[in-house]
Amino acid sequence: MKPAVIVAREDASAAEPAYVLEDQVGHLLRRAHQRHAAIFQERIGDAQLTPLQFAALVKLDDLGEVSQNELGRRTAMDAATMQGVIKRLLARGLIDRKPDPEDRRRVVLSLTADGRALIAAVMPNGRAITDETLAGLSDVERRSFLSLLKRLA
Amino acid sequence: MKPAVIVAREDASAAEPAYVLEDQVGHLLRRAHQRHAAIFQERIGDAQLTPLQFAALVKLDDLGEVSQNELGRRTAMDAATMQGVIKRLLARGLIDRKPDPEDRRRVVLSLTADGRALIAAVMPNGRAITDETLAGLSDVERRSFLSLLKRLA
DNA sequence: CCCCCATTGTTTGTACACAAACGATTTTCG
DNA sequence: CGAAAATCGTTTGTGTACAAACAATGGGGG
Repeated sequence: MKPAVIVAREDASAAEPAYVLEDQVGHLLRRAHQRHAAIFQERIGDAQLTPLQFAALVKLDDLGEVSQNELGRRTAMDAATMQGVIKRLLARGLIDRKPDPEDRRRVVLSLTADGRALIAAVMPNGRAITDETLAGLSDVERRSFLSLLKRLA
Repeated sequence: MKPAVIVAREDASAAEPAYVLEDQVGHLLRRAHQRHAAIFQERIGDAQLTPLQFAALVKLDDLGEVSQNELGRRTAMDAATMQGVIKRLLARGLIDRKPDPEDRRRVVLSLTADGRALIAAVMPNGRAITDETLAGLSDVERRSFLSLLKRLA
């Protein structure tokens, strides 16, 4: 036992409590996100598909046709980040691109048949990933956590 | 009003509930992490200092001297990622590097005087960042959220 | 003692993530 | 109407993030 050391670490008389990296929201958010990304990669069932590409496909499936910037806003992606994501989805033939006749600045994106087939095939895996990420929490805890997390995001 | 559409979206008789991107843990974790990163950049008080660099300095301040891999484990950073972080901290003269005489594979890292001064100066900002990230949650909610988040990470 | 295996640090390649600056268009408002 | 402002998509540069392969060193078992 080392009471002196233990007391020193969180001394109630100290002006400020210790800054413990492991207790900071930012660090914990980063680690939780890392873990989720690892689970995603392992379980999504398509080695090339990343979380952002999956998110773009899901939203495109919801919305049908959207412009690139609009899709970026719906999936919380930067316009510059979107460039790379779109480029890779195009290269795999999962999405289509055509100019918007009504606004010549815009490009309209949509799923190809392959894109629709892929998203239908991996959607169940997406649910499983969410589930495994939350494994260790009870149903009540999950709801509580998600509700709080949503208020932070 | 479009009741048919609303019902279709979350039809109780459907085999599976809709996969709503905005409700998925992964997406929410990513967005919360993004928001935290933005707050960090705005408030840390040193335009060049990133969250990972800050974390490395904090841990180095805690531990005194550590090897590069060890520091990576303590801050949840990949060995390859560590390369870049260490390189930039060295370039700014915030840390020192020397070979470990007892194990010639290893490199021992430690803070320089500048590094110690910087970490002391920005530590209060680190606390403020944690606080602002959690703004919107009550004290009870914060404790609950952090405890659940820790179990996911 | 020596070979196998683990660990340490490095490099390369791919994929986010965002700031900043850009040209082309569209919208807004004076 | 016409100039200023906003939006759209793109490029460049910096910084995570990790897999995979690598050389060098260290440790342990046969």
